[in-house]
Amino acid sequence: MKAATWNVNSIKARLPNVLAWLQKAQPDVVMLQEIKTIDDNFPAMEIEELGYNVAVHGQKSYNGVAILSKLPISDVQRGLPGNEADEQARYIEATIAGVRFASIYLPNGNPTPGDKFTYKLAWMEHLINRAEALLATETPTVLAGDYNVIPSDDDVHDAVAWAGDALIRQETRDCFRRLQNLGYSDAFRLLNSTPHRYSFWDYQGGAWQKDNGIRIDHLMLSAQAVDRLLAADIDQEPRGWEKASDHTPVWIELTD
DNA sequence: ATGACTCGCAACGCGAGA
Repeated sequence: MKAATWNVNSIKARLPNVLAWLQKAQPDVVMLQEIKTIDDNFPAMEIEELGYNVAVHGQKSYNGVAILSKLPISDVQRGLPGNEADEQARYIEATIAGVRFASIYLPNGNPTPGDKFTYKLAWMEHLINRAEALLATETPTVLAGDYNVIPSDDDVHDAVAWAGDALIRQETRDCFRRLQNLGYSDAFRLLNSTPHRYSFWDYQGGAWQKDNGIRIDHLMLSAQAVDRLLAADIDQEPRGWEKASDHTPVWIELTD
C-alpha cells in the first residue's frame, strides 16, 4: 500500500496537477491539506472517476483537509478530538485497510511571539494527546501532513535565515520531539539519511530553482506501522510542473 | 533593481501562507 501526503494549496487551483499525479504515482491513500474550500465544492467527482473514495473536512477560503483512498474509508473523524472548540479545519482521521490515517494541517504559527504562535503550540499539545490515545488502540497509525515543523537543521537550506521563525523555534521542535518520543517515527528520515531534502519551496525568489527549501511535510508512523514500512521518499516532480503547489508529495510504501 | 509569488475573495487590493 502506497500512502502520500500533499499540501496542494487549493484543490480547485491544483486539480489538473492532482489528477495527473494520482494517475502517474498511483497512490492508494492520499492525505491532502489546504484544500481551501467547503465540502460541497470539493471536486469529488473528478477524483472518484480515478477510482478513489473521498473524505473531506473543508472550510471556506482557508485550511481544509481530505483523505483519498482506493480502498473503502471507514470511521471518519473530522476535527482533532479533544480540540472541539477549534473552528479551523485542520484534521481528519479515518481507517483504511486496518490502518488509522490522519491528514494534518498544523498551524504555521507566525509571527512569533503572538497569538498565532500560542495557537500553534496549543494545537500541537492536542495532537500529542490524540497521538497517545491512538497508540493505546495498537492499530497501525500514520499521522501525515503539513506539520509546519523543520525537525532539524538538516531539513532547511539556511537555518540561520530561518532563526526565530515559528517553523524552526525550539518550542516547536520540542513538541515535535515529544511526538517522536511517544513512539512515532518520521518515515522519511528513518530510511533516508541524506540531509537537505525538501518538501516545500517558496514561490518567491527562485527558491525552487535554487533548491532553497525546507522539509515540513511528514508521515509519522507508530511502531506497528514502522513494522510494515518498505519505502519512503519525496516526489519532487510535481513542484516543477506548471501552476505547481509550493509543496510536493511525500510518500511511503507499507506491506499490505 | 523601475525587482521580488500565489491563493481566495461577492475582490478590483488585501490577508495569509512559510
